[in-house]
Amino acid sequence: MRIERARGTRDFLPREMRKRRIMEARMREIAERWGYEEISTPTFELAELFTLKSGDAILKEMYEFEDKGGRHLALRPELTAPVIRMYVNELKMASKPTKVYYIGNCFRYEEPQKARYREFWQFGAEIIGSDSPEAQAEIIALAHAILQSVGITAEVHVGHVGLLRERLRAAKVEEERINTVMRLIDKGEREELIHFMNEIGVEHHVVDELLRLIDVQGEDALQAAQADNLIASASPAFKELEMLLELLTYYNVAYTLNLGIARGLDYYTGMVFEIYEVDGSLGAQNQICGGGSYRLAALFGGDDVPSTGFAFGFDRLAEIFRLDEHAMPRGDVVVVPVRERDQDNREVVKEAIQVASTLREFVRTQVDVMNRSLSAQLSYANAIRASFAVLVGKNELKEGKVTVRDLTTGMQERMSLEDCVGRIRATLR
RNA sequence: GCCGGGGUGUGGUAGCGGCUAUCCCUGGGGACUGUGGAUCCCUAGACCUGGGUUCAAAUCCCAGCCCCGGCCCCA
Repeated sequence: MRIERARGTRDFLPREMRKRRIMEARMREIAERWGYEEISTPTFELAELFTLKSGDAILKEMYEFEDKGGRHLALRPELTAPVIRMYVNELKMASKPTKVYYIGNCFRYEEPQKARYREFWQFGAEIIGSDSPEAQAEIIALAHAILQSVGITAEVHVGHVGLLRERLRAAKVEEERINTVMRLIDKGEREELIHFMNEIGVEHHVVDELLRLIDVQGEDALQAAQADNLIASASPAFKELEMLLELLTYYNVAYTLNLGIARGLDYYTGMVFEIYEVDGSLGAQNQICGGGSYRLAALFGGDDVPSTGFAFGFDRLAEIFRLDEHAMPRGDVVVVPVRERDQDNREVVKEAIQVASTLREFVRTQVDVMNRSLSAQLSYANAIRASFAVLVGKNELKEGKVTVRDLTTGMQERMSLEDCVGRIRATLR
């Protein structure tokens, strides 16, 4: 009976895995160079960690279960909450800012479709301890640099929920209702938004201003909006955003100001940003990164530390990323024991294993495990695009040498093992 | 949860009521008892699952599962 893969999960074949590892290495490298350190949290957590943050409604989209001890657990649907939980539990005393990055698999019970799976990977980074414009700019710039490292061009959209919340507060809208408004903005439900605000008695000119505010987009839009009296110049959120945008130019990050980004979650407090893939290869799922400034730690019993961070949808990046396989050099060496038919080949096999061990100290090396003929072994070496075949047979044993065959040129030569090592080293360098 | 399009060897496919299910690629072996890529031969390997219609189903019908895409959602 054939067992199918669970719905929404994927197998990664060697080729795909190689690609993902290369991407991962490049992304890690950038994060490390920016002074971020890797952390890792458990694959499952107490379900409460996630419901606390986003309400019971998310239970239906989580893989949740009870363990044998009666604990209510869930496979993590995202990584920000666990990271902040870890900070509150173990890292409180670390010097600020605490800069971390992570990559891990997450699980959501949703309908699979293009670039959307039930098990997926996120790569993220957080600055815990700051939500200053400097921290915000750094986080956006880091995300930008990471994208560059994997050769992906995308659009960075920067918004600021503080600005919108401020405007609503000034109009005496209750906090709870502000959250609802933010969610509607995030969804882009313009009609409903207007309807809702009218219903709760928001004055018409405020509704109008807010609508114009969320339409603010583009380079000089912030100044224009201010000149238009949509934003009070004394507004702290405005000052913060202005500063952030200036810092982004120092980082040479091209961005689009988009105050319509609201990131429906209640805990975002200031800057929010999203990055979209632009050439449409991801279909409906073109958002590849999201982040912003938030306050979560207090929710998990820690101090009210401000944080700024982002998370990439790693699989979506992998979908876009094209690895040039031809640019990858041949590399392997295949050691070929030349067995004689109907004879004791132990000495030959022994020598082949020892030669392989020597070569493995510096190059990827394989030895036949199929008891194949010389011809079949060379055929295999060719199939895996190996660079060299090192032949070991009774003739070589007699002379204390090996035969090195360059599979690219077809030239071969008998030489000592030391010379063989030297030759392969020189060629593969 | 909803809507549409699909599931034939490892991958890609042909067949769309009737012969032993086609071809390419792939895996293993051989022609070639110490030399790869070419050629040829042998061999392995498939009609998603279950029901129905029919003398006869890969083919038509229904349901489920899975895949692809979209809606919703995306904490």
